[in-house]
Amino acid sequence: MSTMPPMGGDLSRLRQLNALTVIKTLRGAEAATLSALAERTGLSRPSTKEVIDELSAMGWVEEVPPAPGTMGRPARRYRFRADGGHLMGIDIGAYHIRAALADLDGDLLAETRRPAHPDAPIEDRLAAIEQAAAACLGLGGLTMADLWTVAVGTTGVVNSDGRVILSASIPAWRDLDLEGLLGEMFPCRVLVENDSRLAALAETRRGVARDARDVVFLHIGRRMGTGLIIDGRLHRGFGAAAGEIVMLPETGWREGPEDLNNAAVVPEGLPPEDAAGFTLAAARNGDPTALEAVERFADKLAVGTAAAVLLLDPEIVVLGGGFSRSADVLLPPLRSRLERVCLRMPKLSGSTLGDECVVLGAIDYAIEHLDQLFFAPDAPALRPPVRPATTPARPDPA
Amino acid sequence: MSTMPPMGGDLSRLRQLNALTVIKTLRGAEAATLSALAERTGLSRPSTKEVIDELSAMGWVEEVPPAPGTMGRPARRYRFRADGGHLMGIDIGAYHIRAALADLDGDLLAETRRPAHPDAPIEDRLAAIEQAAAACLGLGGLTMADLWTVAVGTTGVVNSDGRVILSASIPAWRDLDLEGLLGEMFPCRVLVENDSRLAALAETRRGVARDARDVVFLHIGRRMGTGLIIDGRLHRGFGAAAGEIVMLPETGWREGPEDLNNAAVVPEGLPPEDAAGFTLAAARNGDPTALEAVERFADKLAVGTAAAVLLLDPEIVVLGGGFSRSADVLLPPLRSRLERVCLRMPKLSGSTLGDECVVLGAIDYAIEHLDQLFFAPDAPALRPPVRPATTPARPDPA
DNA sequence: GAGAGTTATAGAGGAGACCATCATTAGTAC
DNA sequence: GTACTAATGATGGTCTCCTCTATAACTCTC
Repeated sequence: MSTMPPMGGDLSRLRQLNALTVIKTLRGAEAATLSALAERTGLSRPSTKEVIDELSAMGWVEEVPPAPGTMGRPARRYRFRADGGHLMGIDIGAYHIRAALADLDGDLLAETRRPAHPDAPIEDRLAAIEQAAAACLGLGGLTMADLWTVAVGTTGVVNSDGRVILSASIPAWRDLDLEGLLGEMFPCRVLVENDSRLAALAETRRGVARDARDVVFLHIGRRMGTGLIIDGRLHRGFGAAAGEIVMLPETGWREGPEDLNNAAVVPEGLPPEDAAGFTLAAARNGDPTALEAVERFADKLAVGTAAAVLLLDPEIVVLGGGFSRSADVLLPPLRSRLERVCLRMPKLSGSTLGDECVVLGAIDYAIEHLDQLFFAPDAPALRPPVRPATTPARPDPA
Repeated sequence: MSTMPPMGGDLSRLRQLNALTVIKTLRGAEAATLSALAERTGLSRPSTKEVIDELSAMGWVEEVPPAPGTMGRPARRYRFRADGGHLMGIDIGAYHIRAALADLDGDLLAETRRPAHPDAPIEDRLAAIEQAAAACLGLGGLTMADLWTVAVGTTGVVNSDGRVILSASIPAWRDLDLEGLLGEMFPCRVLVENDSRLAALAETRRGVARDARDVVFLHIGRRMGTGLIIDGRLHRGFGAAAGEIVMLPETGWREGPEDLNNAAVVPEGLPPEDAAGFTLAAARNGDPTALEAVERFADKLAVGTAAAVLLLDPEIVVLGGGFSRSADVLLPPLRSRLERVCLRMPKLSGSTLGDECVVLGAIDYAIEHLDQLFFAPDAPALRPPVRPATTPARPDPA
């Protein structure tokens, strides 16, 4: 109860709140007429008009041609200018870099990939990131100067300052000030987050868990991780270390993937990154050895999942990550195990966003950040759409 | 994004918001002068005055004599009328019923206890509840009609409708519409919640976890349970089944207390409810057998706790429940185990509220409910302080 | 193709809520 | 008893919202 967010205030504050309501109503939805807006916001028509005029003058809103073929005088239509700003999401994996460019609605404008190697030195990975970002901007016909925010998802434990503490799959990613390094690459605010958390966000914003308030996202693949959405918000925890149930020995999650990688069905020369996929495919075809491996894996998977479900009682559990392509194989054994211990069974689904999960989540994360900056009820004042200043004033690197 | 809470609106809406800010500023704090209020709310003096007059007329606020001994003209002082309404918290345990009466500030006016027996039939327990409540009202010089809300904490799994699904320690508490039954006893809204959750709330509102945003509360005693505070709010989960990590076999929490109850040090004739306390006391005095039992118990305790800590990364873990009187014995072994697996160690403390934890939490829960009803930004309008109508219109029982 | 019907726009007048300012009042300090 | 201090109470101005009415633009029907 230290300092409250002053909800009320001035007359101008009322106008600000109303402008915010109008913007929020306009976002996501397609172009809307004045009357529709007035009804949805609860404001009177004249007031709505005045607010819209103000927003148009600022550049947040633009008029679009009226819809033809309607009775009566055609209504002017307005829509949120999603192209007022741009943001980028980047997924830094062990074997790939992925970048995507989006507008303020979160709609993708361009997307690029670069291969990577887990053991590549830091400089190489950073160079690949820069290339992917530049290519992506090129595809979208934009430059660095157009970027408002860059959100980055990466493997590993990321603390609240955007520092990567350690990463099991990228050895070089260890006690690394990634946010600082990327802050020198991009002329805007850079946010760094754990990739599982961003994937969880994407699934709740536009994936299979859309509109769920409590979501447990399981990243299952070469490494295991979880992302939690609680009460509709990404849960980071006090030290931004939430979701690291992998560390609990009793779950067996650290060795878990080995059950699939080292299954007897896997042929000799197969590259290690394809081993688990092979086992899962074999299990789908009924191979008994593969099925046994899957059962062993599911045993472990179920322990950590049950812990999360029993603690949080989520509406839905989403299976994501590389192995989620085989969700059809994994879900039934997981479900039967959970049913044995869970008080209330949550919904259980495979990810629908697949490989794009993390970039999309990064974009959603960037949008959330910008929303907070511009459109939160406790934001300073409604500014015209210009790129927000980067928080840490950074002099030219010598 | 279905329907938004319209944050802005009318001029009267602005007044409502400002009145709410003033009330929130006044709550908790002692009597304040107009200038102090104006400064803290950000409103001008004249406006603050007008709001205060309105609130006084409604009965939410009252004037108190000015503070003497001050320079200049003495300022009029106002305070929130905590005695405008009353609420009751009830703790239904296996061996006891506890009731407490409080004002709108959550300050206790009276408190009573009644013994109970785990195997008592439902009617007996309900009768004991009624007695405890009546006695409590008598002590406070109030009647049923003065009660605005009654919040009840009970052992067992409680669903969102206030129905007790099952309780390990009260066999008769099984598929029981407790909220409905108590709704016939009290002429006001009755809320039923799991007792561990309420204890967690009390510790966050007025206990050792005050002001922490993410809290894991461990109820350790004859039965085990957890209560989670996430982002400052009580986490219930989609089906109100959150916190039931006891159900996970890998934690060993169900059998956990037996380690202490059946320790070899416990003398023959000791009543079973005192056994664990004896073992813990013996361990404090260095008895090796008792210490070994404590270690075994801590092994189990640590598994479930680590699961919660790794998943949620709370700021603090609070040990409550019957065994928490021996927190000094339990904390060190628990801490050393957690340090082995946790990425970031949370603070670790014993409960400071002790036996009163659940009643206090119930009162805090009731206050939260009333705040939502009266003082939330999206509440319908600022009403004068009268008891809110009971939601389910209930005819006289025939 | 003109008139009726429909729906949106534009503008004026009024009410409510906030703020700034100033003279007044009720105490303390010397 | 006078000077100083700090809060009170009242006045006028500004801003934002609402209601209401006249006007404009387009479709449908005859």
